[in-house]
Amino acid sequence: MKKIHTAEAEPKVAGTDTGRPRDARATEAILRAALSLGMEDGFQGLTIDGIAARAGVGKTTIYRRWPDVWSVVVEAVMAEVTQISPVLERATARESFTDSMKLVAKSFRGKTGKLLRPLVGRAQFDESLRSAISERWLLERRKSSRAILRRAIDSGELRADLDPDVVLDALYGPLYHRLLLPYDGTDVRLSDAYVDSLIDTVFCGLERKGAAAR
Amino acid sequence: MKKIHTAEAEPKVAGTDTGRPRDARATEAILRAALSLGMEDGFQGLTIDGIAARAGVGKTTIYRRWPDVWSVVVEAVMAEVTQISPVLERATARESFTDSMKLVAKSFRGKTGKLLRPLVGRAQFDESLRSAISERWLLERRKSSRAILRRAIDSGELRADLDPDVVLDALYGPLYHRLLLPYDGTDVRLSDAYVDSLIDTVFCGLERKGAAAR
Amino acid sequence: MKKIHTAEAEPKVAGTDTGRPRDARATEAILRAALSLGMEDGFQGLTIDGIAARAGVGKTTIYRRWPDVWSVVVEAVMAEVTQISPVLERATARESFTDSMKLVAKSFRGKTGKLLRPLVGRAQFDESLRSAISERWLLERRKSSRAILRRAIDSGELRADLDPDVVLDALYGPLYHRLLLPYDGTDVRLSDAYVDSLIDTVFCGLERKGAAAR
Amino acid sequence: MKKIHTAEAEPKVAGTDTGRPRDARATEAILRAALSLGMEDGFQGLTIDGIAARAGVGKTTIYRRWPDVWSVVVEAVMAEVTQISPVLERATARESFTDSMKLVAKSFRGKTGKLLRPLVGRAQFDESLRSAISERWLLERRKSSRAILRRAIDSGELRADLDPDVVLDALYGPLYHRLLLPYDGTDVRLSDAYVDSLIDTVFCGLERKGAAAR
DNA sequence: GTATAAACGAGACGGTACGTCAGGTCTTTCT
DNA sequence: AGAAAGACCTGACGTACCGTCTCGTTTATAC
Repeated sequence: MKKIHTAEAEPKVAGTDTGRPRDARATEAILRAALSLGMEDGFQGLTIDGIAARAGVGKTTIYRRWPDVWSVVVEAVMAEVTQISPVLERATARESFTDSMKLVAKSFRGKTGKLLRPLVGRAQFDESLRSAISERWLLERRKSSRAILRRAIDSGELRADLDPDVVLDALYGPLYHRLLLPYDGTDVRLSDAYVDSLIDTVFCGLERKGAAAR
Repeated sequence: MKKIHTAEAEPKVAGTDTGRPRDARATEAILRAALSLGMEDGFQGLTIDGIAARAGVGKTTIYRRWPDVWSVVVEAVMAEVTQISPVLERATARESFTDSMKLVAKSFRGKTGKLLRPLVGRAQFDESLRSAISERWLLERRKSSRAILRRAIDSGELRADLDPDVVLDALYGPLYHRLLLPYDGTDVRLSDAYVDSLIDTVFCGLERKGAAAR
Repeated sequence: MKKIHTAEAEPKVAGTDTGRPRDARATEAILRAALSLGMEDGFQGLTIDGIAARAGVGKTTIYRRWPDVWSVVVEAVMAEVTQISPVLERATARESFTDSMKLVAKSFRGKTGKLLRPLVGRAQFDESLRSAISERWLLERRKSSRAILRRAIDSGELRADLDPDVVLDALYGPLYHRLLLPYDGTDVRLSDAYVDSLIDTVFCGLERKGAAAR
Repeated sequence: MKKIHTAEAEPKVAGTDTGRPRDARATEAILRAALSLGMEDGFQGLTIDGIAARAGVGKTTIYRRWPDVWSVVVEAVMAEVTQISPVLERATARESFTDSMKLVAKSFRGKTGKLLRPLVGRAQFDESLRSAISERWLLERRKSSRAILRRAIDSGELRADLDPDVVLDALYGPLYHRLLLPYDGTDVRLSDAYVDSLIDTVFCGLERKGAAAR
């Protein structure tokens, strides 16, 4: 399958070290240009010509590193996005998720949201982009989050019969939902209060206590 | 703001009834062509030229009805998608959501998923498309679902302090999450079992009963 | 074999009369632009981009009419060149050729020379161009010239055992030779005096009269 | 004026003898590559990249020796072409030219024609190439041929009032004409019979003997 | 023998033009 | 007056070479 790939990943022939080496300054300039143009005019309007012009670089220099615009964008965006919102660990799972999700919510409200949305958008018809996002963004976070869940189950804080992925879907799914598909005209907010409400709803469940005990 | 609009919406000059009337067969042929081409080659590859050719129609005939390709797609897709998965009402909220969400999951697994995904994707950088989806798809469903929730709270089945939108996010968010961003290579399934597990998780909550009581 | 072709020659599908017709003004603008750019910067430096820009025309409009730059040039140049130097008929063959060849020499000294040289140059590695020149320029002239020769032989002015093409080669060959391959630094002139000298040399022959009579 | 120059002509700084000397094998390989690529695909399609690849040589190694592709070609071709057809001397001018021109005609029919044509073609818009051909090819031959003519005039074989260059144009011009601009579809032949006919025509003149005597 | 110097292969660099394709508009003729 | 056809200008695409520029290596003379 076609794969989104990193700039240095494929120097044409794998084990070559002859010839002039790639110019790291050019690589940076391209990524910077892609990012700034994308933020200004929207990523869907990005063109190789435009990036090359802004970066002060020939088109070939871009094509030598990436096969198309979106591979550039993925690299540029991912470099910005990753580790903006790390998964935090607190005493309890509830606290851990509250803090981590507030971080995510905040980043979605800001630059990260602006960067991630067009990427996820494009990913709906670009399979390689889809897996790039999954690998570089989602799976990374899932791994840490699953560990937190596991510990919370072991410690007795959480029910033992939970499927970690279902839990994480229930917690983070709403955030992605609101990022991508706000369902009313007034931009649906991803506020800290929303995270609190969400955490409370999912951790405590929907059913009335009395009913649950019945 | 620019708006996605329907074919018949604007007969160029509002109150005209002279001249040759629009050919309904052409309209249908265009929508059919758009849909079939999109299913075959992916919607991102759709071109006005292509649709016109497939429909056996001049480009102008398309431009007379819609301002651009994506307006055509929205109309074509929405006609297919709407009322494929109605919101069902059962005795309890839990049963209602279980059945409704299984219907949604099923449609996501099939044609509807294939049609909805590129639309949502494109919506990430097309504001008018975004609101078209929200109005024609999401809000419709929210309305019915909120009513179910309200009744379940009144009947005592559910906690009284719930925010309906937060609840609906927690239930449906995961479905959209998995539709749009499967987080592992093996296509994450939207199976009926998944819906069951999700319902159980959210309805009962994450916390251990003893802990919750503490 | 690939063929240099005229603008109107192939309207894509032969018998079509629907659709917007080709714009004759565009065709003229392109030819004019090609000619003026060629005269200014040399024909070898002509680019489709440049012609399109100068003509105020899209590249496609050019490609719709001709397959490449040189087909444009042939058409532009030939329209200029043909009938600049018609084959003249005088009382005797000697007078006819003297006048005709002076006309050719003059045109070679001027614009026609400037236009024809790059064409002939390019023709050395473009077979279709070569035959285009032959058909539209050389054969045309040969036909009239052969007729003159034939009449002169019949009238007794010229030897009966001559091969017309060899004669025409001997007369015109030197002109082309000097046009294309001047053999000393000081630009070899194609003066009227040169034509007179050439005519005298070829008509009278090289051998001394006494020797010839011997 | 820019000048076509030989490989060894300019070792960058004249009087240097330190450093690694130019590799003669590389020079040969380049010329061989240029020639073989040119014969295969046509000289107009020659690229520095291609020659370098075929010769197994870096592009710099070429640029160190010649300023551009055509300088390479001139050197490669001239080395092949020169002294393929020397000017022969026989008892009479007529015999000398008959034999010399048959040699030229033969070489034009073969490899030399194939090599010379693109060179002459390119020379129509490359002034330095034009003078290179004139100096290395034409002038050389003129010198010897003029001497033959002079002797023939002195000996009384030829008319005394002839302009040698006009005579040579009349004799060789037709050969170049047919090499460069064959005027009918069936490749106009430069056969030995053609040379005989040409010699006869030009030496004896066009006019009927009676008419000439009148 | 160890500097110094230049040539070597490889290949990246900023560019220019290519020929194609799609966009959205305009201009025909036909119905 | 709408429809079908297709020409119009615009501008991006991805490719091929250009001629220049590093690289690290090799091969000579000079000290």
